Amino acid sequence: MVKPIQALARGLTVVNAINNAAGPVSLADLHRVTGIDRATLLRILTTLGQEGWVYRGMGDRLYRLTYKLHELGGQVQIRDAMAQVAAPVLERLQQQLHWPCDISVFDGDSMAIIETSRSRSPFVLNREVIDYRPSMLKSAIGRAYLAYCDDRLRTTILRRLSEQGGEEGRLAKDSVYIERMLSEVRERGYGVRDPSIKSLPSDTEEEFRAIALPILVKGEVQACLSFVWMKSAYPDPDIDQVFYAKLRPGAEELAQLFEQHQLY
Amino acid sequence: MVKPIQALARGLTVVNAINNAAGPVSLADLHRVTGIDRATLLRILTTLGQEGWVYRGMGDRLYRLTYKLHELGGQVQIRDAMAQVAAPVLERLQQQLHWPCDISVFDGDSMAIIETSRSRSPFVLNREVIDYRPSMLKSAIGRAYLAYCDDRLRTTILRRLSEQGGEEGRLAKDSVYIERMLSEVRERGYGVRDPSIKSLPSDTEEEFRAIALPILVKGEVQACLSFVWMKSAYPDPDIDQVFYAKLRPGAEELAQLFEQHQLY
DNA sequence: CCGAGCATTTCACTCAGTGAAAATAAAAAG
DNA sequence: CTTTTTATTTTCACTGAGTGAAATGCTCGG
Repeated sequence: MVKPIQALARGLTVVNAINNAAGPVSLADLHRVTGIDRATLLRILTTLGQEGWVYRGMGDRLYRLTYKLHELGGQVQIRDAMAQVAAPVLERLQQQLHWPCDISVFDGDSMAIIETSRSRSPFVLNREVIDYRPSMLKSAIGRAYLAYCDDRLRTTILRRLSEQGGEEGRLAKDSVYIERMLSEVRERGYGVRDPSIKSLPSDTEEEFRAIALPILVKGEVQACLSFVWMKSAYPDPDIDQVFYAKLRPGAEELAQLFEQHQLY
Repeated sequence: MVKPIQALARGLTVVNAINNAAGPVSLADLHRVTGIDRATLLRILTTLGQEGWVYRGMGDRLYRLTYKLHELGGQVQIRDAMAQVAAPVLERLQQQLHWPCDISVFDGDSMAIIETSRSRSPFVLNREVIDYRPSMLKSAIGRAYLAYCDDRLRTTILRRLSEQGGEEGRLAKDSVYIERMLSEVRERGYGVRDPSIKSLPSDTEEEFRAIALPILVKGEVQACLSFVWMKSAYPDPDIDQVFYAKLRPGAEELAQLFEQHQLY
């Protein structure tokens, strides 16, 4: 196990303390709050100052966080934040269900998988899942997204798909196919992968099934929670119902978390 | 002199490195960029992880900054940021002119002094200047702000002032007085303190004079740069012209800095 | 002028941070 | 599938860096 660095941890504690305080703080304030010796505090603050993290007002000589932190936080992508918030939930679901789950968002013209519990799964399927873009019309996540997204957005997506050739383009124009597929998803509450495709490049030997649930924040799909398993492991043809029942609370929890953190 | 803490500085360097990188980074990436030993890096990353500063994607096992930094940066006030950015300029002006300067912003109904070089001045006037609210109509900074602010805002401010009693209320209703005062400020390019008032509580023994320049970012006053001196030290009655000439580049530099950092 | 509270400096001790190297794990090549 | 290469993690011994007690210096209020 890796032993953490106390000196660093203390420094971060001080940054937090300054941040949590109502306003600018004095050294004595920080001493009271953190319990760290004044001499040590002074050295920590000097270091933070040199690195441009805290700043000392000339007038009152009190410590404040610098504008640098604005710039730091600004770089963090909403997508990263979603992945971070979702990770513990994914892990829990994975432990319950023994198969990996993914979180994906719509990005431009297709779904992007932003986080997965696959690396912790005893069944390693594919390590490069992240950023793999599955079919919008046949994958479970694509279907789930389309079924719950805004009408205007769906129209736009389908138009773009139909402009590009191939089977994807052909299906996008087939309004009967689309409508039936969408209403099936809405009726069930989750998207199911078209059995004819193998959503991941590695799905060569075994047959996999997948379902995906929309994560609805304030009535809008912000992401999809998907789940994959090996068909041969379960004889029951209605096994997806069982998985759905267990995944649904997870999807709702994720929706709440996203709402809390304003990730939409 | 205080010896900075290396262990902390390195940790902060790592945070910067992760932030500056294009995307998520591996341990090896960080080793290349920072030159810190892999073992040490691992411990730093573990510490940062425990404190909730960096996060490791489950899928790709790469390091990213957490959403926490968003929250940290969010707390930093624009006002603090202005004070920080302005401080070095104030200090330089102070060294050139040997009298203190202040930066103030309009806040609600009056001007708030947010930073001052007074503590470094050989002439200590008053240590509690910060947050002292001088008269809007007679102080140099109040006048400078009124003269350059948006017409609608000026009307609102004057209306509010006239609603409150006292001399301030009486003057606010005196449109002849107001108009003459404002056009004088605009003609000169700076506000001058009404000699009848003592803008700071401590101005009891000596007579002080003060001038204030608007800091115009994209045509709008975002703050005022003010300058105070003891009248008795300079026999020349036109000394304010001299000071103005030296302060003006400072005000323009501040305007540029504020624009760069988007502090408006 | 003195005393209380706060900031800063000094200093000795020891333990925590460090980097070389080895072991393990994961990819890539053959 | 096996070998080679590359990346990650663990181990460990050394010492210099971080630590807190105490002393000093500074600022303000009475």
